[in-house]
Amino acid sequence: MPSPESMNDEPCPVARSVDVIGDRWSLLIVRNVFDGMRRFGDFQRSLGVARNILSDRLKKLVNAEILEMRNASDGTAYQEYVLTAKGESLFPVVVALRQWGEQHLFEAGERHSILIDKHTGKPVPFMGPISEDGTALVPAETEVQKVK
Amino acid sequence: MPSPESMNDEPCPVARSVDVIGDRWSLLIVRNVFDGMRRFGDFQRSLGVARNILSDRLKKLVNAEILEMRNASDGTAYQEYVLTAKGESLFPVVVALRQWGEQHLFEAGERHSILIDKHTGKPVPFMGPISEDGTALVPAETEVQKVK
DNA sequence: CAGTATCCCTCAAGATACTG
DNA sequence: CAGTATCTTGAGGGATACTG
Repeated sequence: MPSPESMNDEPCPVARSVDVIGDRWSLLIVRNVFDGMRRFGDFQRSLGVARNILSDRLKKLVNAEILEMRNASDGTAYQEYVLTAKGESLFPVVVALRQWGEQHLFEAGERHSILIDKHTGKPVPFMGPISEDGTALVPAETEVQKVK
Repeated sequence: MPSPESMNDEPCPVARSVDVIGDRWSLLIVRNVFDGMRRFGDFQRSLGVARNILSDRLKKLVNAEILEMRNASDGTAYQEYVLTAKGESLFPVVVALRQWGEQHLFEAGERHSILIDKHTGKPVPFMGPISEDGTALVPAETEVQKVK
């Protein structure tokens, strides 16, 4: 791209959105947060992304006010990432992409799951989606049915 | 990316979708086709993208069966690009991105339009969305209202 | 554990000239 | 007009070592 902020003056909403979340990793991080994932190491293992890239994307997502950091809910002194209201409103985007992919990018009967540990190759145990304020989110699968 | 096809074996539908249309230009091309744009030169002027990149993206979109080529509807001997059924089913994705962008990426009262000629800076005259089989598509703006 | 700091390399993207 | 061919650049991304 010519300049880092090149799309920010684009008059098209789609173009601006693509500029913010239209890279290889951002939306996948957001998707994982929707599925209850909150910590750096979990993102890293699940996505198989390099640590520096992950660090950079998380910063950009926080900067774009899609994610925000807060103290970990368990005892540890570490931080965790949660969706802001702006981030949660990306839900329809993720659902639309998921639906399109399911319908057009999979063979009949092919298995599709979401959270896989890139090292062990095993599914990551489901953590249960939790919203920023602690209330439960509707699981993605359920929402897919509803939208359809 | 490690290999060109790296995401094709991803078990997550969102990941595969992002791999197909998650670059800077593909979705913007598709958006323009939804708005009735069909020709190479129009894409080029509207998006300001380099010709070789545009050529490459159009090929990939045709290859992914999102667009297909057909003889131009006017007298000319040239081709034009139209959406396949698979391509048209990307509509919810484009709408979701547009809505999110409108709500979160624009100042109050800021003007947002879609088709701008990157050289003249003037809006491209609206061409009227036409589907693959010649029937009219619901304009994006209308759909936004309905979905909301 | 959650990052930061380096180094390196590939590829996406732009510019431009050329062709049918 | 609708591309193709060629060259160059810089950002995106990976690997790895290091730090609080």
